[in-house]
Amino acid sequence: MAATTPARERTRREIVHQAMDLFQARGYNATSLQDIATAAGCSKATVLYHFSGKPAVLAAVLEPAAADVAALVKAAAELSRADAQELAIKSFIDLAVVHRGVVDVLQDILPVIEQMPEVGQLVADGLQLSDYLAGSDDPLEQDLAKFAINGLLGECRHAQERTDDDLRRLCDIALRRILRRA
Amino acid sequence: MAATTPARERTRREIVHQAMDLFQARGYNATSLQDIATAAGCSKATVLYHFSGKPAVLAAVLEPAAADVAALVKAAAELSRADAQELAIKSFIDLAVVHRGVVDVLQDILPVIEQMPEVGQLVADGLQLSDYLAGSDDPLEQDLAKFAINGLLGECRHAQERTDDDLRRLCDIALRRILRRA
DNA sequence: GTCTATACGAAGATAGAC
DNA sequence: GTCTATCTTCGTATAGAC
Repeated sequence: MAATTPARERTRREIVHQAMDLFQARGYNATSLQDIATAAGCSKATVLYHFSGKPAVLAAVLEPAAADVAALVKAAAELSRADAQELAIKSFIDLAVVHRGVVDVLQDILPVIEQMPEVGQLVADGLQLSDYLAGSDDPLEQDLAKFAINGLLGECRHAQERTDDDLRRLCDIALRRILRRA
Repeated sequence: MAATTPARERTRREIVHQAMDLFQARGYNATSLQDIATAAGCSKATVLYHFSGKPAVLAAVLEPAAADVAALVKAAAELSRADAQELAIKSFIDLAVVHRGVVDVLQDILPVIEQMPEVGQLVADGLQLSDYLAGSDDPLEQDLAKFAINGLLGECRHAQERTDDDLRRLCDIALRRILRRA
C-alpha cells in the first residue's frame, strides 16, 4: 500500500504532538500559535495551512481521547446497569490515566468549554459515563459519581511523574470507596 | 471614628466585586481590564490607579478566602492529629462552600499558579490542610486526601444554583466515605 | 507545502489633562 | 480620583512569493 503523502502528514503530526505538550505544560490559553509553530519547527502560516485556527488544533489534540471515550460509552450501552457500572469504573480509570495529558488540557478550557463545539461530544460522553458510574438514578449517588470523577481527573492532573500502575491503583481504591463498591 | 475616604473605598470595592463576578463567570484569562472597568462603571485607567495590574486585582479578589484558610490552618496546628482531621473535614467543607466562587477562579489559573506569587500563601495553606485531612503520614491516605479535595473543589464549581446546606451535606458524605471516617 | 511580510485587533499599561 | 488619548506588545489570520 502506498504511503500517504509523507511530508504533509509528518508536519501535521508534529504540530499536533508539540501542541499537546505545550497545552499540557502551560495551558491552552497561555499557548500561542507562534509557540506551537516554533516547537514544531515551522511557521505560524504553516500551522494555519493545516488547521483552520487554534480551536481546530485543540480538536486534533483531543481527538484520540474523545474516540476512546465514545467507544467506552457505546460498549456500556450494551450491558446491564450493574455490568455497565463495573465497566465504567475499570475503563474510565484506564482512560483517565492513559490520556492524563488530555485531562490537563481540558482543565484549562473548562470556563469556556460551552463555547467550544469542538469538544461538545467529548463532554456529552463524559456526562453519560458519569451516569453509568453512579449505577442508579438516586440523585445522591449521581452526585457522588460526579464527585468521584472530579477527584479522579484531579488526581490525573500534573501526574506525569507517577507510573500508570500506581495511579490506576490509587484511583481504583478511591472510586470504590466513594461508590461503595469495594 | 471618621469614615475612611468613602469615594476611594467605594470605587475600589466595586472593582473587586465586579472582577469577582467576571472571573467566576468567564475565568481569569478571558476577563480583560476593560471588562472589569466597564462592569464597575469606570475606566481602565481607574482600575490601574487602584491596582498595580491584573494580578493585583486577582489577589484582592482572593484575599477574603485566603484569610479564612490561613485562620483554619492556624487553628488546626493547635490540635491533636485526630482533632485536626475532624476540624479539617468540617471547616474545609464550609470554606469551599462559602467561597465556592473563589474555587471557580482558582480553577482557571491552575496551569500558571506557580508563577503567581499573589496566591502562593493560599496554595501553601491548601496543601497544609490536605495534610491535616489525611490524618496520617501513610502515603496512600495522603493521596486519598488530595483525591477528596479535588472532588470537593470540583463539586463546588459551577454550583451557584445549589443551596449551601445541600452542598455541605453532599461533600460531608463523600469526604467521609473516601477518608473512611463515616 | 512552506515561507516572509503584513494587516488587524485587543490586551496591558502609561502620560498628562481635568 | 477619574478621565481620554496613546504606546507597545502580542495575538490571530491573510496575501503572495518560492
